[in-house]
Amino acid sequence: MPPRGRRTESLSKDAIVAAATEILDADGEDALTFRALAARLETGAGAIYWHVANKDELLTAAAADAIDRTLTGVDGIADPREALRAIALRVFDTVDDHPWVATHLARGLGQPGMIAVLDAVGQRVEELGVPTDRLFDTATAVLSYILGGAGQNAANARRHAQDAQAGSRAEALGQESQRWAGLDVDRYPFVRAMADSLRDHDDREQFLAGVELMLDGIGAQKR
Amino acid sequence: MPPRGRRTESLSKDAIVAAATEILDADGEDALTFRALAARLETGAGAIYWHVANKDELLTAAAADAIDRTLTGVDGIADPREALRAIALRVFDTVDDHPWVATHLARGLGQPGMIAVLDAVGQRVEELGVPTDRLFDTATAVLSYILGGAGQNAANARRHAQDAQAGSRAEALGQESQRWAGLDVDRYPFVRAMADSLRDHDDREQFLAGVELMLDGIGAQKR
DNA sequence: ACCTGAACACCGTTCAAGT
DNA sequence: ACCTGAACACCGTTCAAGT
Repeated sequence: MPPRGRRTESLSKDAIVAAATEILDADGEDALTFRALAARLETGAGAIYWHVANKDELLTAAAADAIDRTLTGVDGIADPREALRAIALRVFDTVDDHPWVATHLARGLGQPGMIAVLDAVGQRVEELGVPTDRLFDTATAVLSYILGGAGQNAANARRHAQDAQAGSRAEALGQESQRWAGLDVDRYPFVRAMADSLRDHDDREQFLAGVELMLDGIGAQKR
Repeated sequence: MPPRGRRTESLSKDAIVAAATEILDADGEDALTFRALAARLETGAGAIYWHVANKDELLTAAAADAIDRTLTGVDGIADPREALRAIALRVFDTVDDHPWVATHLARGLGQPGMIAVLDAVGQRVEELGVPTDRLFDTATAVLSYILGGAGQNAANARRHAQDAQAGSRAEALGQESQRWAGLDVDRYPFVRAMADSLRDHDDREQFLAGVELMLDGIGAQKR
């Protein structure tokens, strides 16, 4: 056993980001503090600042890693429609598994790694035959939907996890469905009518239905 | 002049939320602290806790008010397509004017006020003739796009405002455009090719183009 | 019932001091 | 060059004490 004092293994930005990701995945965004991170890395809180400028850089780097991992493999899919579905689902699942990533997806193209997502989406949109002068608008619209849909799902999942203290996710959904069914029919006729749909829906399928809607829109605009 | 001591006008949740909104609009999300809020209200920090449970409730209430204001007037538009464009633009402009609202839009249907947005969107989607079994998926997809697009725009605006320290928004956009033009053509061919489009694009028009894409998708799915 | 303001338990960040 | 850990300037929140 080494004597108390200097660390034996040296710190690195990669090791710090990896440890931060573990904390974020295990205990959520609030649990990531420099003190907790330092404890896990068996170092002092100030040591981390030698490798990362501040907490924002740390979170940005952790999210960028997660986003980079998201896209691996999708370039092997030949059909552009299939590829777009796959890209969308990858982002969706990444956010579902790591809700803390959603915060950084909301930063849009300012978030490192997001350029790669836009490029992947844009290439497939181009392959679908969208005219050059509509490529940018179309690709960013698809990206906006993907990020919005993934973010909404993560928010709903977080909320249902909170609501259902001891119960299951299905129970929380059932409770919200009942709340919808009890809404004023004059003020919220649509949402009220959707109470059953809410109870029975599947988040992934619903998200994919939106992707399909955009693909159909792209197809319609070609005519 | 009243003697130093007890406040003359009594506090209320509404007054607190209004003051919080002023701080948020004037100086951003980080500027809202209970101490700053108490100073503006000429009271003690602890007094606020008599009226709101905590900071989250305060921010949620402020965002809910902003969202409620967003929808006033859109129910007077008869044509469902026009109404959907108007709803989308209202949300977009609200987030553009009050970037701090974006954080709470990301909470989705858990955010008070959001049910009203979903209902407004859903009613118009229904009027477009979408079949009953696709109403829920379609309405939530449109909502996801609206929230995603508005959020992305707010993030980009925030970033460009930061980047362009003394310069204009157009300068910041030009700089980012040059960065895109300098990207590796093998790794990011699409984004690189979009450099000019980025420089010349208009955020609102781009957002609306996405709304149109969804409307066209809805039209295509009816067949 | 409502407000005051000091106190508490935390945080991100800095920095003199070490090796 | 890299790390330590105490210190600083803040926060959100609580609560005994006032009116």
